[in-house]
Amino acid sequence: MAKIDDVARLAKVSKGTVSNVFSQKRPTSNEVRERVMSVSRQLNYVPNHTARSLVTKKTMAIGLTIPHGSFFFSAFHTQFINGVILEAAYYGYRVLLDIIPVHEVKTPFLTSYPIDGAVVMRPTANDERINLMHMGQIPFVTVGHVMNENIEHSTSVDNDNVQMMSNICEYLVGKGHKDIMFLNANEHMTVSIDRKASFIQAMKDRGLDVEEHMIHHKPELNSSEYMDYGYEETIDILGKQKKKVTAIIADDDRTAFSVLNAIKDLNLSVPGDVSLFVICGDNSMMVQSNPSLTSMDLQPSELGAQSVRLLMHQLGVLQGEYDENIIVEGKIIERNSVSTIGHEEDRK
Amino acid sequence: MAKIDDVARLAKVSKGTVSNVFSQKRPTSNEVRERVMSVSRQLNYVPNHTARSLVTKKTMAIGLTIPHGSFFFSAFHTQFINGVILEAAYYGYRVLLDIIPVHEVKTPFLTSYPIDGAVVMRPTANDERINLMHMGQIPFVTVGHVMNENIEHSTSVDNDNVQMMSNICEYLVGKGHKDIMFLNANEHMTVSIDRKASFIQAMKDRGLDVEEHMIHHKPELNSSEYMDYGYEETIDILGKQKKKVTAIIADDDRTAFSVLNAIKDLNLSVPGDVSLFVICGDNSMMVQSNPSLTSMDLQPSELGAQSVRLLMHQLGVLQGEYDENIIVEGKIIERNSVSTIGHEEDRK
DNA sequence: TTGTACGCGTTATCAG
DNA sequence: CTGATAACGCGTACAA
Repeated sequence: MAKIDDVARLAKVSKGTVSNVFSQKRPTSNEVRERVMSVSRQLNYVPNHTARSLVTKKTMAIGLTIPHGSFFFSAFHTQFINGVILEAAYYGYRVLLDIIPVHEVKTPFLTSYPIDGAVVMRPTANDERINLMHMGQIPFVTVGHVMNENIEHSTSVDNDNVQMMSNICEYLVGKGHKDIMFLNANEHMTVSIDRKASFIQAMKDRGLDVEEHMIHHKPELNSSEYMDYGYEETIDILGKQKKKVTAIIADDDRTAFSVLNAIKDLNLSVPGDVSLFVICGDNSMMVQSNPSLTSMDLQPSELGAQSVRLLMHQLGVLQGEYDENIIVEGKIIERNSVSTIGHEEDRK
Repeated sequence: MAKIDDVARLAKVSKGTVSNVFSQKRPTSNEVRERVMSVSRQLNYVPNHTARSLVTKKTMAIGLTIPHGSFFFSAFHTQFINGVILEAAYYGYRVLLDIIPVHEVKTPFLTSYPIDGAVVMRPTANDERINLMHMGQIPFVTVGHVMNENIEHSTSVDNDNVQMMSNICEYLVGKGHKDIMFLNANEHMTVSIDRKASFIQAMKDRGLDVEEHMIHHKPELNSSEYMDYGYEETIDILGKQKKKVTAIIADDDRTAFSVLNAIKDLNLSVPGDVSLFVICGDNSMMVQSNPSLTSMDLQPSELGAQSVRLLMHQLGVLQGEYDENIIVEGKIIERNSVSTIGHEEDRK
């Protein structure tokens, strides 16, 4: 591999000049630049990223920390990642999939991270990864708020979980539903905690009580029930326990499909017997499902882009004032899986 | 940030010794190691990844090159990426999402890549990225074979596209289907080219001719028809042109769902009027679809893992002999979207 | 504008 | 098994 000295020698200029034409930090005469570029092409020279990083102390890469121990991507993750990649590329940053493997690696973290900052998806309460970033002094922004002791100040992007659950309940209750089962995300994630509380509160605000069996949480990835989450719960509560449930809120499209199947196996129908509402699924899946699924669009791609923008602010790449906590709006998209129920008298 | 010298000084050893206890490349006495580690913890010291890379010439990261200009992940991508990440982590490697953005960045490749090798997903014919890697001397393995001029020797993982299409045709024709429409992937990808040829050959082997209108290709991502690929084609061929089609092979689950919708809109049913066969969709989606979808499992996760293993061989991390081209088997998973048709006499 | 030391933090080499 | 020193390739003041 050609080095900067080789280019300098052949182009009859100094290292510094070559450096400048590549970094463009200082102006160089047209003539010189041409000559340098020509020689570089000829020698197949490109600046060494690592050496440059060593002195600039910038790696031009950000880490993307996928949910704890999770290696399954839902539509939310997929679109979020798209948003991150696109936005990062815009600022010249690359994205390093930054993972804490399930099976402990030999010597974890025996070296510093070659990243300038990180986006942490879906932190859990007292997330170990957050502590690590915090200690390692590396700038980060989370998707969903941080719930770690001794960390009170942190930047994040999120949907307004309170407003969101309130809107959903408003929508469902407005259509006559009082017995709503909530298939929440994994209980350790802070967004999940927020949503559970918000859900209960939203129902209470409408004079409705939420019983314990009406809220469930997605199992850990490694558990065998993970892929079927939604099926067993539906069969159990509606079928075996014969509890009254007129509407179900599912955490993602996969869960929704499981529910759909369970309901079919119970010889019930959507939305005839029970309504189904999805929080953030893949749009085309929702549309092409039968019936098409009414859902709340969390705008994951926008969340991804915003999280990068926030990080760029922290890194000083983006100048000016900025909000440390960005809220992205969730929008209800009506399709055909929720129906109005009850007679006038039922609704009081 | 503490540096190695600080640790050396406080632990009363030399830099070299500190280096050794961290890299474990040379044995160190227990006593010394303890002391060094203790001081390191105290100083919050971790070796600087960049400085280390500069001298070892290893970044301990591999690039994962997503399909050209594509920012949409199908089930195949998702699972493939999972396989890559997991396997890479096993060898202590990180994964850099290595993308050629759609909107050209200012000065692309003005610096060397901070990766030791790369996995290139779904190369196209004369893929520009492949040429880049080739010139840049960076080891890479592709998913799907390379079709670039002046590159004849390259390592790759793939399914056996010939065998695969043959098996699918065997399966479908065996059930009486003669008029099969193939909704292929994007025409530029080499796997797509392979499959088209294999499909035609497989049909010919069975005495069947494939007309032009029976093969379609997924539009580019940026085109507006991308998300609906499968719908228009089905409506057009079966509905408007009234061509006889008894079975459809769809490239992925999204396409399959679009087809399902089109068929419903045509007042036809699956598998009653037309059978549907999917190449590599998300299993839980396939199962939970109605009807559940018969598909060919390409084992994307396994492909991902194997591609990394191949790369590790090239990087010298893995020792010993190895095949330069690994074939992962595709398995047909029967569900309920393909039916047997025709009377005895029809089949001759 | 250009050339020249020097530093970035580590590992490799070679004595001891 | 440990210590001293020379690379590694580039950016950057500082001087010219």
